[in-house]
Amino acid sequence: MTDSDLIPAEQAPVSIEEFQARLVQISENLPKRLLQCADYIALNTDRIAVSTVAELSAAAGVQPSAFMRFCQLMGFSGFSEMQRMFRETYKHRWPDYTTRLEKLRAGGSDSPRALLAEFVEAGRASLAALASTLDADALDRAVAILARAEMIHLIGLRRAFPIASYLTYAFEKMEIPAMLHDGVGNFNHRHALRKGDALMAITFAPYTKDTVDMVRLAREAGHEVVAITDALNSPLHRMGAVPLVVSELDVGAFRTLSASLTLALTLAVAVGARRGRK
Amino acid sequence: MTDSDLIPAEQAPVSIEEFQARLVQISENLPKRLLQCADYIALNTDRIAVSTVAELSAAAGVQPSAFMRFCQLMGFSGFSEMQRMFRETYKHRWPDYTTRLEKLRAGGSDSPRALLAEFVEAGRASLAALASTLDADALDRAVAILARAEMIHLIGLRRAFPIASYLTYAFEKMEIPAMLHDGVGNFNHRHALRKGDALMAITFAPYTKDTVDMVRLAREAGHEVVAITDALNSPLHRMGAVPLVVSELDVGAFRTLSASLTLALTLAVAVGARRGRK
DNA sequence: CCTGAAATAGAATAAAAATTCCATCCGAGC
DNA sequence: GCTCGGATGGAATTTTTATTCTATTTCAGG
Repeated sequence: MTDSDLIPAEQAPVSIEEFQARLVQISENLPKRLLQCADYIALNTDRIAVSTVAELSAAAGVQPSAFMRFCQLMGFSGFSEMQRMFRETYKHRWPDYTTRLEKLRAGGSDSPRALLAEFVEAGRASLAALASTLDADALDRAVAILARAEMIHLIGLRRAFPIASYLTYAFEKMEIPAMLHDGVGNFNHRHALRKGDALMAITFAPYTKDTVDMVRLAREAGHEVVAITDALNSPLHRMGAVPLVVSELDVGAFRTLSASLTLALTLAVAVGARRGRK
Repeated sequence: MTDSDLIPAEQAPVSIEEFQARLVQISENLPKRLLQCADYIALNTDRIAVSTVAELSAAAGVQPSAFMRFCQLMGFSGFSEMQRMFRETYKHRWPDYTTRLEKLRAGGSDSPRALLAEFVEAGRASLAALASTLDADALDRAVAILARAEMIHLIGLRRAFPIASYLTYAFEKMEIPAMLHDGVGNFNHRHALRKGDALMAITFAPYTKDTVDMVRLAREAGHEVVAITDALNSPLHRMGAVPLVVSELDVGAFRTLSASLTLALTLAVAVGARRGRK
């Protein structure tokens, strides 16, 4: 016999799938305490990333040392190595944009095809994050505000302009009264806000001054404001706007706007549906 | 004076909502390094649960001690207490995103949340299709044309306008000469196309007449034209434009534009890279 | 009921992390 | 330009956590 059947010195799992396969494999023939570890982990895999050995072993009803032996049987050098795998997996769901940027620079990013792949991946990740993190309450409130507004005023400048203009298009198609404050001719239509009107503002860091000003004026005049923005501490929050936060991954200095645009369109269509139903 | 205005000794946030509120509140008046912490955390709240002080502070670009002071300003006794809050709430986020989407779809199809799930799914599918079906040759030719153009003229009306305007923004940021033909005032700038200029046109079915006309005129005058469009039989093909075909799934009467916008941005960045390298 | 091999508990130790402290820096107000 | 107070960086210290070691227990097979 070459290697032990029970404790093969293989390499550690590198993905959750491999981890689970290994767990099933070793569970077949395990002494009492180690089986307790395996059973607990099978049901609470998610706690690994955020717990200490002491916590997990106590929860599984074993001593820390037993838990360490379990980690080693799983193929890791110890608990820390096992935990690292889960923490890194967790990171992939909310990827760190600086890491990503470095990866882009390092990899052969100069072919347009590779660049496209990067942007597509960033867009897909952003969309996934949007679906799982958006505050449903805030979304409902935003829909309610815009659905009862006499007219919807829209502002979004520079990077946010495509979003504001697409919303304008969508509202027009649905025959909802809307007005885009696009700054053409540097006319300022702020006095166009009338009683019963609402403002929808879109702005990302660094927040464009004109947009922030417009929101302040609207709030001071007592109008309700819905904001699409990219961080919790954007200045619009302080002014009492209903905030819809969408964080978009960037690739290099640019963002695809996929998530922001999707959120905006959702809002528009939901508002259209709500108005139509009346 | 009773308490400092800046550092009120209140109690620590006990939920993510309170945490976010507190973050917004203290962000108003913060010295440089602490603001860096606040900004980083606002965009990366999720990493708190699985990172160490050293990791977070490095990512935020500050010293660990600065990060500690940030935690204390947030109302916690230190980082550990803050992290504990996130670790305890962590389990709610574990179900992965596909499961989550299915659940959302199941419950109430006309809630804004369900609508968002629909659009997100459509966007992700469109992006995947884009990455796998786009003609890499055509993309390369398009990049070459735009990279050698003296000036890039952009046209995209109605639904395509957000894309044209985002391209304009991107080119401006990269200091590439570009001109958006947006139809303001119904002026027609077709004579602005000069020798060595190229045209980038974006249009989807039903093809907007003004866009098609502009492409025809440009081709007749001998200019190279790149087109982003949605089908192989679009009128732009017959006129000898280099076609980039992107098909976007629609949800009801609307499309998210995620794929089109991603393609457009890829093109812009690739052109920027090509020009810079010269 | 011995015996020996495997398993285990708990204490001891090593490693890593959080937290504090203090010298230095910077910038507002004189 | 000077002074003062808050802000900062970095090292020192404390605390927590992971890991190892070893005496004791368990239990299968005789």
